[in-house]
Amino acid sequence: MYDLLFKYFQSKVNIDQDQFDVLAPQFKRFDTKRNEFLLRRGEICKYNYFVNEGCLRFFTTNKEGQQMTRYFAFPGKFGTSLASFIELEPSFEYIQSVEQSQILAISRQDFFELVDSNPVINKIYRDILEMAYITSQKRIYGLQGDTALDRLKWLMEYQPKILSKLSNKVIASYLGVTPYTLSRLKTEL
Amino acid sequence: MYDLLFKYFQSKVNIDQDQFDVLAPQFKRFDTKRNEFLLRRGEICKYNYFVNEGCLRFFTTNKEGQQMTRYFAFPGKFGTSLASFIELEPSFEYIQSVEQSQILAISRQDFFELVDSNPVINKIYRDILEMAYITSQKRIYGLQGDTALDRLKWLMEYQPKILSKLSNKVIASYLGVTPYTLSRLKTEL
DNA sequence: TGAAAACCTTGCCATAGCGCAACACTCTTA
DNA sequence: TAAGAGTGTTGCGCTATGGCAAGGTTTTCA
Repeated sequence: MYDLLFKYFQSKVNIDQDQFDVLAPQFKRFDTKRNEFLLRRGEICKYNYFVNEGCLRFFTTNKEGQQMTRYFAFPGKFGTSLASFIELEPSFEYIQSVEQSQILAISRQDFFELVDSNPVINKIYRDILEMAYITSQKRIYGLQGDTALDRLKWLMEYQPKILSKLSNKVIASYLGVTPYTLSRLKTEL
Repeated sequence: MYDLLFKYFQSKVNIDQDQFDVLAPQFKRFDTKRNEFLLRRGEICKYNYFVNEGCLRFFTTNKEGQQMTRYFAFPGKFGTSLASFIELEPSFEYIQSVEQSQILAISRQDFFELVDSNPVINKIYRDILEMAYITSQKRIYGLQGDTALDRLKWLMEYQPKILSKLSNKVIASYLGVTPYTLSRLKTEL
C-alpha cells in the first residue's frame, strides 16, 4: 500500500525504511468511485492527497458554469487545493476522482507538523512547491501566447497520458477550449 | 537600504534586528536603469531579487515574437526566474527593469544555504512559494475561463497598481491581449 | 528644447474559437 | 441485453479578438 509513496520519497531525498515507517501511518487510505468528489467548492480542504492508483482532477467553474481544469494527479503525484489547505478558507475549486482510485491522504495538521519537524519532509514539500510553481508558470505562458492547436501539440508531446487516458470533455477543459473546438483541432493534426 | 527587507521578514516570521543583521549583508544592492535587462532568455539566473524601489517585469516571447508577461515585482516583493535559478538551466524568460529601480540580490548559493540552515528563511521561502503558486493557480483559471474584459476588471480591483503605473503595452501583455484590444476594452468599462 | 521615437486610439476587415442543433457512437447499469 | 445517459463529430452562423494602417499624443534624450 505504501510502496509508491516510499519510492516517491526515495526519489526526492535520502530516506531509509525505518524513517519512512514512522511517518507512513499518517497517510490514510481512501478508495473512491468514478466521478466521486473529494472536495467541493466552498468546503475546507483538510487533506493533502497522494494518488496510488487512478487519477484526480482539480477544477473550478466560471460564471457561465463551464468547467476549467488546472491539474490532473496521476499515480505517484500529490495534489490538494492549496489555498484552502493552507489558510483553512473555503476552496474555490473541486477535487474529483476521474476513475476508481486509491488515494493516500494526510491531514493538514499532521502534514505541517511533519514539514516543520522533519527536514526530509520539509525538503520534499519545498520540491513539490517549486515544481508546481514552475509548471504553473509554463502553463500561464502557454495559455497566454499559444494557439489552441499549439497547446494540444504541447500536450501530446509532454503529457501524452492525459490524451490517452481521459475523455475529450475534460481534456478540452484543461486546454481552455470547448469540446467542439478540441474535436475540430484533432482533425488538423 | 535594508528597511523594506527587514519589514518584509518581520511580516512573515518572528525575527529580531540581530538575526536580521547577520543575513542582510548577503543581499547586494543593484541599481538599474529603465528597461535594463537583469536576465535574458538563455542565460542562467544567478540571483533571487528583492525590489526596494521601482519595478521588475518577468516575461517571455512566443514564436511570433509577442511578449507575454507573467509577473510584476513591485517594492517589497521577491522575484526570480525560478526554474533557471533552481536547476541552473538556461532561463526561458527575461527579467527587465520597467523603470529606474533599486534591487537587492542574493546569490543562488547564499540563498539556498540560508534556506537549508536558517529556519526563519526556510519558512519565508515556503511562504513565498505557496503564495506564488496560489496566485498562479488563480491566474490560470482566469486566463482559461474569463473574457478579456473580465480579466481587466479583475486587474482593476485586485492589482490597481499595475493599471496606474504601467504602460498599456505591458498591461496588455499581462492580460494576454493585444494593445489594440486593451485600448478598445477600456472604452467599455 | 526640439526632433525622433515610442505609444495610444480607431476604422476596417480577417480569423479563431464558440455554441446550437442534429446525429452517431459507446458506455453504463438495471 | 436493452434503454438511457453521456460522449464525440460536424454544418452553420456568431462573437471576440487580432492586426494593418493612419493619425494624434506623449515621452525621451541629445
